Amino acid sequence: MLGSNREHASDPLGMIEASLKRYGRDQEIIHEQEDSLRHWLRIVSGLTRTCVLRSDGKRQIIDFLLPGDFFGFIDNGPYAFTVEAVVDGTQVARYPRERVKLLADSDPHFGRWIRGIAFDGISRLQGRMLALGSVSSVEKVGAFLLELADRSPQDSAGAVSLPMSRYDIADYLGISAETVSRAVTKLKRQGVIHLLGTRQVRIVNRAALMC
Amino acid sequence: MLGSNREHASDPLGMIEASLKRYGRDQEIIHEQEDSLRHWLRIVSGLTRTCVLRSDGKRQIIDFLLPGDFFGFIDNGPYAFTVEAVVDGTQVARYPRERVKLLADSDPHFGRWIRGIAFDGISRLQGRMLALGSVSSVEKVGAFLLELADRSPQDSAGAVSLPMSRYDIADYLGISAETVSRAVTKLKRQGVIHLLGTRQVRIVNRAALMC
DNA sequence: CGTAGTCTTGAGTATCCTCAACGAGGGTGG
DNA sequence: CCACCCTCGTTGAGGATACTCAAGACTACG
Repeated sequence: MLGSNREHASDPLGMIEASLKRYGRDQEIIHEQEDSLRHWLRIVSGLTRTCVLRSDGKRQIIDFLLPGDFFGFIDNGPYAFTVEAVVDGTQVARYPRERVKLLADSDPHFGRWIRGIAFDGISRLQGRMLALGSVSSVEKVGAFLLELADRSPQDSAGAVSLPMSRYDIADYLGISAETVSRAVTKLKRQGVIHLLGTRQVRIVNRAALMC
Repeated sequence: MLGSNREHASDPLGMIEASLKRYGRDQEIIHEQEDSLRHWLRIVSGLTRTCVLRSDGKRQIIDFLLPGDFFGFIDNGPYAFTVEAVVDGTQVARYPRERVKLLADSDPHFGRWIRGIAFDGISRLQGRMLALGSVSSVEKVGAFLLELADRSPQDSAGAVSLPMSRYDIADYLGISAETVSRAVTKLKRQGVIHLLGTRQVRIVNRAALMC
């Protein structure tokens, strides 16, 4: 359902015919299971979020997918989810699921590549587990900023962009949007981070976020 | 780092020579990275917990491993962890990591089996993500009981055993042990669960826990 | 320039954590 | 065999943290 290929220089998926599609802000890429069974997804540009709607009406964001990340490992989870574009012009490549599966089974090199992606995904999920296990909301927001910084390309000034809203971050961390805002303000006042705008942040004291 | 093989009837690992070892309660099976790099682990009987010690001294339990579960996918995470036996007489099989890797690369059938385990692990981690994303502590404890019930063998009376202490559950869910206790009491009073003892629970109203 | 969405901040309330006490087993040693 | 101790589980009281509701500030965009 997730993973990164940034460490894997070559692109074995080039052997499989893909369709590239462009999505607008908040547009649904996958709804329920109707599509997930038929395709693997790879984010080409932009940002997507994977959401689950709880029975109490609250939205939970399972994951953000950055360029290079994959979606579609899982055959069929017990929960109904959607994948949506967060920013305008998000581009997604779709690979026929059956072709991926067949190639993984027949080509050892490709199979190993898939395993690498799956292991990366597990590693990243466990990192998130630690972030969510933090008690304080400031720690959660700090861990989120660190994770995003490590996954995003930094610009020359060392700034990281936050393409998602405070509400998205809140649903990702399981806290309220107001608490996210207060945590960011607190980190700024402590000098741990520096805000270049509401959606642009520079991490000043990395060690302070590593708690 | 985790996964289940209950859906995979055959045992491809039988092709690899393993060493079986027995551990006492709270005994360390893996400490830091000194051992994790050299072996894959498979829980044969009993229960283990995977812990991370935070810099603030708090212990975070990343995962509980039940019989049939695996450990050792990840080459080297950024965090120092330990794997410990939760109950006396926990049995663990150790497989040389290099042998597993070589067999996965050379044997397509075995490689596919490994992928299945990894995908199962991702699926389970995402389920936990939802549980941890719950706002209320009662929901978290309820989700934990459901997860445990689905992973554990039930006895004839439909009861599930809780081999771990309230403190373990607390560190797993990121809440305090007292809050775990209060949540269990509340669920009991609401008639959602039935306690046959402090370490034995029967789920009466499954739907009520599915929130 | 107005409007809608986003972000921040404030006030009051609910939830959870911390500290503490107490009871129930289980094991050990006298 | 029993007193003792130790851990675990539960419950209570007070304080800290986060949520909810609300209002105001900022931004993007038509």
